[in-house]
Amino acid sequence: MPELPEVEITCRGLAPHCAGRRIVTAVVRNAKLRWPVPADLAQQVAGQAVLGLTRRAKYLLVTLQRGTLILHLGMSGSLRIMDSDSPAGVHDHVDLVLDNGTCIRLRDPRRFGAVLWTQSDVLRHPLLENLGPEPLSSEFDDSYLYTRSRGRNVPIKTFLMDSHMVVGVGNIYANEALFHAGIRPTTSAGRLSRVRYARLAAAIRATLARAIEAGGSTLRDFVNSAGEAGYFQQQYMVYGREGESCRICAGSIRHLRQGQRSTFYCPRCQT
DNA sequence: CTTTTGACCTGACAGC
DNA sequence: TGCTGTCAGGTCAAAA
Repeated sequence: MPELPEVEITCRGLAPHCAGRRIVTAVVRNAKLRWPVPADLAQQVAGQAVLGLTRRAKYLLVTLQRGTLILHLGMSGSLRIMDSDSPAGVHDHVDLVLDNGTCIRLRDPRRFGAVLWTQSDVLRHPLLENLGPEPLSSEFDDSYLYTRSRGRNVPIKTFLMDSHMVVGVGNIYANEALFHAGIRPTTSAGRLSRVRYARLAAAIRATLARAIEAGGSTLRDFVNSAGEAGYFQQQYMVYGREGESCRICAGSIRHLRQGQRSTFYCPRCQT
């Protein structure tokens, strides 16, 4: 489920449920996630007030009094507010139990997600310190992309999905943003002009912002509810539309594989 | 340094 | 029905 917009929506959805709360304990049913969940997680977090909930890239950061929880949803993770005594499903691996009888429950079938704990400056954590800028920040613009891409021969889509270049652009939004920018996903990143990067930066910002808005309206109860209904009903321009007709030129959408990820594009609109 | 490949996991689905 | 193969929203680590 999680590209940047969904992590952002999750963050916004959880925040009011955490505000002013204290963590009573942590329940770890399965510690085998992307990295092992710290064995002493419960002792580390017990009794601490939740001071804030923020997002950096696709990481959710739960600021406690004496450290920070780093949560990642991987490919299949979700976080929901539940009654702490409600029965856990097979893929409900971790609960952060709050002092009002609720918990934040991590469900993650594929277990590519993560729950980590640090007592140091979280932004200096090895997983976070070398990340690129947030795509919705002012730092992310044509000049940034143009400068960082010089000398790079990777396809622009691969370049965009590299979190050390810019965070939060997953496979769906890389495809969609390149369509909106009129750029062929296979183009070498180092050969794109500044003008084309200006169009691309704008397309990325607009695509992500629109998705967050859509998530905000269709997933308002995401954190509390049973599902993510509505999110996928949005109209993609290219993603998953192989062989269907382009919504702009009516040409046939093509599919190819870059790395091990699916790429979709319109050969007429994207040059 | 850059680029490519493999790895981690489960579930859904197509085709036989 | 049941098996096999493929694919899925991420991203690190190792190899080339």
